[in-house]
Amino acid sequence: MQKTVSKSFFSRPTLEVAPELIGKIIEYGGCTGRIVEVEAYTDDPASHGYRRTERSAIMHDTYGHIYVYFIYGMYHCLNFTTDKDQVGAILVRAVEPLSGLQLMKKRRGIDSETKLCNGPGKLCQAFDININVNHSRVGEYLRLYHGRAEEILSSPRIGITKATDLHWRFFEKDSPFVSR
DNA sequence: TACTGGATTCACT
DNA sequence: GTGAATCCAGTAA
Repeated sequence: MQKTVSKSFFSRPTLEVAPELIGKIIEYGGCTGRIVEVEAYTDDPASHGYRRTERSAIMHDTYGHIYVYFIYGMYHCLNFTTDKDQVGAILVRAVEPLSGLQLMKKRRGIDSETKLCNGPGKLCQAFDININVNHSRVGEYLRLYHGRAEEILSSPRIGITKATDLHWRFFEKDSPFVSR
């Protein structure tokens, strides 16, 4: 595999880190996958970090850590905390499966490779990511590698859309593995 | 202590 | 396009 992503990678401003996460390789639960879509949350009303609570404190206090929360009574969402000076986190919205496909298919109960991880809840189900990894450091249980990020960044392959007034989605253009 | 609604997904129309 | 599934953090009282 490639070089491990260091903690200092996440120390920078959230909007700077987010597009660079595209192309990084996640390894967890016996599976690997390439990040193809993320959503950047900073100090805006749509973010958990807008108000400091027991749950969102990790967004204020850490960077390079994992923030997992449970939503709609059925799904988990995977975030990386960012920015040593500000509130911030980046939601991983979609991943391109690379290895452990059979395991993912079994966990998801489907056979389509493009639909395996094309949504925040779906990828957590495929990788078996749950509240147990919440608060752990990146690299502790869930590993992150640089993969081919540089090649992607140097090409016009990253799309940006405004999710709300104050946070953005970054995705790999033309990837069949992005959400929706 | 009780209530409300969500950074979602899927089946169904 | 609409609605159900299903839990718990956050908030109000």
